[in-house]
Parts: sequence; C-alpha cells; structure tokens
Amino acid sequence: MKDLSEIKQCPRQFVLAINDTLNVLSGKWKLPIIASLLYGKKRYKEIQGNIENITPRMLSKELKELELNGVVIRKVYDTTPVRIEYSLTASGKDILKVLDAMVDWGVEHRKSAIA
Amino acid sequence: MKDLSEIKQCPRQFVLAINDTLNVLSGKWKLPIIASLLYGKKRYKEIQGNIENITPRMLSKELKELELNGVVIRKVYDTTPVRIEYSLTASGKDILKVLDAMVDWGVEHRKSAIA
DNA sequence: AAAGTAGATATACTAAAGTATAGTAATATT
DNA sequence: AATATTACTATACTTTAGTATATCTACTTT
Repeated sequence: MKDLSEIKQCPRQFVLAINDTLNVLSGKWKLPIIASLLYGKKRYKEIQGNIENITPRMLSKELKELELNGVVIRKVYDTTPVRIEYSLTASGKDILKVLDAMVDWGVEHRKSAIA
Repeated sequence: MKDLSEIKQCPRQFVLAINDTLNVLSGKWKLPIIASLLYGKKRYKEIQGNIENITPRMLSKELKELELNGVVIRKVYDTTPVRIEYSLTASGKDILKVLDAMVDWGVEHRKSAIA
C-alpha cells in the first residue's frame, strides 16, 4: 500500500501515521519477520529457518525495506567470515502494541461474527 | 494478504486474529471506506464522492468484502427508487481502537525516525 | 581439491490487486 | 421523448507482489 491520502476529515498527520504503520505490517512476510525478531536478534539463516517457504529474495527484500523504515537494524560483525545480525529497533519492538490491539479486535470480532 | 500461518511460537488464535484484522485493513481502499462510514451511514454515491479516484468497481468490490467480513451493513430500503445505505457494524466501529494504536505507533515512530 | 555454509543477487515468471472504460436497469426530471 | 441519477456489473488491461530457480562471493570443513 502506498497512499491513504484519500481519507478526508481526519488530521493529515494521523493519516500519515496510519499509512506508515500499515506499510510496515502489510504484505505476506513483514509480520512473520518481525515476529521472528521479537524473540531476539537473529541471523539471516535463522530467520529463514524460522519462516516456512520464504525465498531468499523475499527475505532480503523485506529486511532491506524494514531496515529502511527504521524497524530493523542490520549489524555487520567484522569477523571472518562476516556475521550479520538482524534485530528490531525500539520502534520495531513497539509494534507489539499495535499487534495487541489487532489481536483484541480480531478475537472480539470473531466472537460477534459467531453470534 | 491471505495467510500468516508462517508465524510460529505464538498461539494460533492470535495469529488468526491478527490475520483477520489485517485483512480488514489492508488494500488501498478499505480504510478510506471505513473512515468514510465512521462519520455515519452513507449511500453509495456519497461514499464515492467522499473518496477521490475510487472506481465504482473497486467501491462495490470492497463494500461486498467488508459486508462479508461483518464490518459493514448494507441496508436496502424498499422505496421507489431503492435507496441503499451502508453503515458500520459494532465491530466495524471498534476498528477505531486499532486505528488509534496505529496512529500512536506511527506518530512515535516518526519522532524516533527524525532523531 | 571438492563440497558445504552464510548471506545474499539476478532473471524470469505467475498471481493478485488495482485501473480504465463502457454499459446496464430502474426510475426521476425537464 | 430525451436526459440524468442511483447503484451497480462486465471486460480488458496494467501494475505490484510474490514465486521459482539459478547463480555469486567469501570463507570453512573434510
């Protein structure tokens, strides 16, 4: 998703904020990657092993994007061979709050859908 | 997005709940539509007038999906000519809580991105 | 020296999401 | 009678997201 500017009657900064959040969460792989890193820093192959069926192309593409968006940190250790560790930024960890709100809504919504 | 089942180490029902929420929010038009209905029930043409550049195809497709997902109610008035009103279900209105969490995260994230 | 691992990139492709444009049925307005 | 409005649907197309498969460099292990 790129643009939510179609929403009117709502402060622009709020629209931008929601937009940012949705950009960080949407797509097939960003959330699994964030989830994997919520349990601590990981190396490329560890994340890959954690997430079933993700291709290396998708994993590096998404990690790059998450890094660019200030959600993930890529740390290169100057050893031989190089060791690369991915972790969440403070913001990245804070997404848990959003996920909590989403869990709450989703659970309640399922209840009311049955009723 | 269809499937987030790649996330491990997290209760399945939570994954499903997040999945549901993301399905209701992601895509280019669902949020603008929900936002438009947060200000009260509206007719098709009103929503269309509210949201710049949405095509009738997208609007009816998305409304149908939101209705199917228990977020929107479509009420047909038996007048001549028929009058159709769209509104949010209780669940639909509750999405505001998720949006609030998203606004909070987005705003904080922008702050820390600047710093 | 050959095979394997870490951390990717390149190229080509398919599938899903979204756009453009036209058209429909039923009624209302002039 | 002609035009406009509401609430859409149909068809074709483009764009974006995701998949499949092969390859690369630098190093380690056997």
